[in-house]
Amino acid sequence: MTDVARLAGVSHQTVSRVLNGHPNVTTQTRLRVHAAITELGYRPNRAARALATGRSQVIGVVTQSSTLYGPAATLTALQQAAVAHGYTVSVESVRDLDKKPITEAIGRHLDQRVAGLVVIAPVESANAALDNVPDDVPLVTIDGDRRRTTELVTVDQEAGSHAATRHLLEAGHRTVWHVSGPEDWFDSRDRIAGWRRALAEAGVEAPPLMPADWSAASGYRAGQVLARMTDVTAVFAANDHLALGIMLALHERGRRVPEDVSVVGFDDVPESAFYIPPLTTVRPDFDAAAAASLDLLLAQIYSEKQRGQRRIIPPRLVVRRSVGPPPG
Amino acid sequence: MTDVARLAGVSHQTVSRVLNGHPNVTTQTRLRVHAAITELGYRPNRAARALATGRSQVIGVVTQSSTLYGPAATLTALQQAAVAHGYTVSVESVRDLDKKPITEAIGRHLDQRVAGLVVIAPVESANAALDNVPDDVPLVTIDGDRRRTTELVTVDQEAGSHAATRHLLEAGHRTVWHVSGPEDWFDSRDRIAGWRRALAEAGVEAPPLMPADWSAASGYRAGQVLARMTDVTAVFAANDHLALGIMLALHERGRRVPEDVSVVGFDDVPESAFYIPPLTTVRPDFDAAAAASLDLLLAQIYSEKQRGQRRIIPPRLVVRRSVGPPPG
DNA sequence: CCGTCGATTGTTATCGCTAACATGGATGGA
DNA sequence: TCCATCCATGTTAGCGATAACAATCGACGG
Repeated sequence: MTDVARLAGVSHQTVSRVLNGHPNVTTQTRLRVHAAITELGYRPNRAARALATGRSQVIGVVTQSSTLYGPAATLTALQQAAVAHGYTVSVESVRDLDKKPITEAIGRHLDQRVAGLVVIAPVESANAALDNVPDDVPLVTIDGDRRRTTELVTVDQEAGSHAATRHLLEAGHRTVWHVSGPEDWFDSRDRIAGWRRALAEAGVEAPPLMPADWSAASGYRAGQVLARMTDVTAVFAANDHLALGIMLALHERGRRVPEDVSVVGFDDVPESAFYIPPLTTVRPDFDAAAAASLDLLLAQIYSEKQRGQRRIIPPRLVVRRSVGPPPG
Repeated sequence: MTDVARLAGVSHQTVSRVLNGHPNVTTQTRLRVHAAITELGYRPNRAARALATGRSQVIGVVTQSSTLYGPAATLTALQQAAVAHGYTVSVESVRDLDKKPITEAIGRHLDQRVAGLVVIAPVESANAALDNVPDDVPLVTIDGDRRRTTELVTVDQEAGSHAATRHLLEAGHRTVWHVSGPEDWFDSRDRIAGWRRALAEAGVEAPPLMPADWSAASGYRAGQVLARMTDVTAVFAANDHLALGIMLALHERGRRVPEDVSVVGFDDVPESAFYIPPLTTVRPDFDAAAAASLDLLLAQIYSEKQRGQRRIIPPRLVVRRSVGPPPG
């Protein structure tokens, strides 16, 4: 930086001003400084800036280290959005969504003086860790606890789930079974709620819930049970991978989809269009969620403080071939 | 830090020494400093440390922002491994693997004074960007160009592909068709090479190559062609998603898997065990690859300079139900 | 024609840490 | 007993940027 200043014939402070777009700099000097910068190939040292300002141009993200499609898709979308705003993303992924590891991950971010935090906190315990974040650190949670007052972004699980269930009912099915995600996930609860509401609106009683985790394996197990019950004609799975497992179990028992049983998923993973049969599902807009998160975060960073804002992203039903009228 | 020093009754430099595990500190003072640290809840400022040492405790990773399973799995594995060694991971993901965006991503990492770089560079153009990395920055590439002299980690694509093809031949098939990944990917080329070698060893001529990208959609298109040719009895797909698309196309044409056509994939994505039918595939060990990468990187960081090292991770064939004897 | 003000630029201190050198006391061999 | 040596610790000087304040200059109103 000193070199740049010397070459441009100004003080290092003026260089700093140019770099940060301060108003009171002559166009002429600005140009000279820029010329010097390109000539020397100068790049500012972010560590020094972070030290001087007490804040880096890094956004810290905490997420679960899994190959779950939702979090992974959100993460890459976030990264894209951040770069577009001149920020860099640092990721801390935790194996378990318990309070302790998340607190530690947040701590590591704080040590780096991140400009803001995005925490993907889809279960209660993850949210508990948020209490330790100092008030002056911008924070957005994705899929977090709606009862909290932190800025929150989430897909409208309830609406998506309602649409999926209604789609099955409208196809003529008397009722719809639901294979749900783990009960400590907010997503699961909301999807259950949407399913229940759709059934209630249609005046039918909800069949017993089939709890599972998000994996195809657990879907398969649930599917084995469902396949045995010949009065089951419609199943709404809490995500596409569950639906995949369910469809395999049904197939193995000789129950055809959609002729005998209709199935709907959630997430619209890219492969679901090529399942056998191609899966009707609900597509959350992860890009929109990421963009909204960054919006809320940047608003806080630039200190337009409005706490408790939330953005709910509406999902969309994608109709494919796994739904048909009930048999008979 | 000054506060800690005061409370412990020592100089700030001694605190620094304790923090960095320097040898010449009395156990007694060390304990007093640690006590002061816990009492004050002190956490060192990483930005300051990075400024003073010229190097941060951050490992920069460059990868493609996609939901491709391989890179995503590698990334989370890397993150885990890094944390275990006291490092943090900063991710720059690029939409395209062209030289320019990757160069920029590397530049952003360099601005942050990362301790080392891991670049997932599965195509030629990505490798070209590596020339701009200064010599004193530790660098490891994953799936990179084998002709380069940088430290390199990769899964043994060729061996995996050879095993897959051989598995099909041993089941009795006269020949094996291959639906490959994009031709500019090293992975694709190696997988093609392994397939060719297995066929050559069996003394059969290789059928024409069916090129595709990595998506299920392109697999489906290739599958539509294959399904039309009744003499095709065995297909090796360059990844599981391609295999999924192929199997859907075969199914739609009434060709059963594995009775009429046998199919093998590559990657062992978690869902492949629940495809219809469950897919025989090759499982690369992403955790091992990540661990190896970090090993090589840390070796460079601690300046045991050995350039040009490479680690080739052997994959494993996972046998499921998508392979059977040829019909008739 | 002078004082005041705003625009532009320079000077100095500081962020929190580590590196390099300085210091002072205990140790041990001659 | 004395001096060289080593160990434990303290002191000082940066790392490369920004912040706060100071200085210079021209313009403008009275």
